[in-house]
Amino acid sequence: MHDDPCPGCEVPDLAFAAHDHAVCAADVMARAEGMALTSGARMTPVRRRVLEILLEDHRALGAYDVLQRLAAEGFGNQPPVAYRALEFLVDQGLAHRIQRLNAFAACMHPGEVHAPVFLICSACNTVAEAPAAPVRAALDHAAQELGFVIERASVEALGLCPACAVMP
Amino acid sequence: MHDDPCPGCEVPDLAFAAHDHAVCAADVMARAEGMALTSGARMTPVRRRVLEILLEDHRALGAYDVLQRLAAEGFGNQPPVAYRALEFLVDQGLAHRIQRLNAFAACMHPGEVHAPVFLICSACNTVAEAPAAPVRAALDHAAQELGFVIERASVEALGLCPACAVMP
DNA sequence: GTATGATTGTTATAATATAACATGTCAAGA
DNA sequence: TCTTGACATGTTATATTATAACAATCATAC
Repeated sequence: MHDDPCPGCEVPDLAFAAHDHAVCAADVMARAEGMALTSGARMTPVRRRVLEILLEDHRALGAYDVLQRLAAEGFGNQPPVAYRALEFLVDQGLAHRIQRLNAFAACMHPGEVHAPVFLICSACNTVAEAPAAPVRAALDHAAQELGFVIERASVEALGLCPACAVMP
Repeated sequence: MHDDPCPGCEVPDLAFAAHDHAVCAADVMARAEGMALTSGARMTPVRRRVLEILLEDHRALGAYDVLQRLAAEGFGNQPPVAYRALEFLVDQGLAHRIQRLNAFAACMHPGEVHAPVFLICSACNTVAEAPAAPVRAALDHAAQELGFVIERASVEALGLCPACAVMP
């Protein structure tokens, strides 16, 4: 998919593994800035800040959680402020919407074509983006059998991450 | 999975295919009543009526759509009336929640163990329950690689059904 | 430097969902 | 039969999530 290795690709279970998260977050951030330069999308202060907030850990945040943070930092404190920034990030492929949670998580594979599968730990709320090619292939195949053309798919699994599974 | 063939199994693309929907709906309804007898779950008038409403066609309805119908028929007209009946049906495996749509659809395979994949037509809003075993297998495999234990998964694809794909 | 479009801020409201409690129903055991 | 307890329904109120519409501001291209 890409030459430049990203944290998400080198360590598929990134969210569940011990790792230097500062590096992880900085790497994603740098990629995002790069993408913005390339595509002409404008990475404004609010948008940058929202991505930083999402990158604080491997969890999904609701729009109102993000809004609260923004408001505390002097940005606008009305819902559209958060929703618009989040929408921008999702459109740019820098964040994902987690349907099950009505929440948003930073994308760990920014700039890559990827059909994400989300693994959501119901104990610690960690959200991991798992390698999904085979899942997507199976899904495409199932759809094709019925003559259905997939535009967008969301695959989300709720369960226990390795850490929480051993000590629930 | 079961001996008694159900419409959903005989015709996997049921929702997209021309079929005698009255028979289809009646069959699901009969199964639901049977399940209720077996399990001791109480199929009360509101619950029965909600299932009937969901079975009117292969679409997902929002809780407030259902509520409006119920209210017009003399049932309570407050949100919990609809939400509770829908929750009951989901718990009994007689309906599914479609996360992407914040809506509910009747289950076309009541009483069967099945990990559903939903194909949602963005043009006509038809929702089909596709055969999903291979998708689920791929998903389980991906999760297992990361040591993640799946409790519940939702797989939803948005796109064009065969009819709408030819004439969009 | 100004026109233009994108971005942000704000007000207001829509749409979705649940908590909490009162009332009613029904069936099993005293 | 009575009563008791669990379940179901109805209602009030409110929480949570999301968007429409418009004004003000900012950045860039001309």
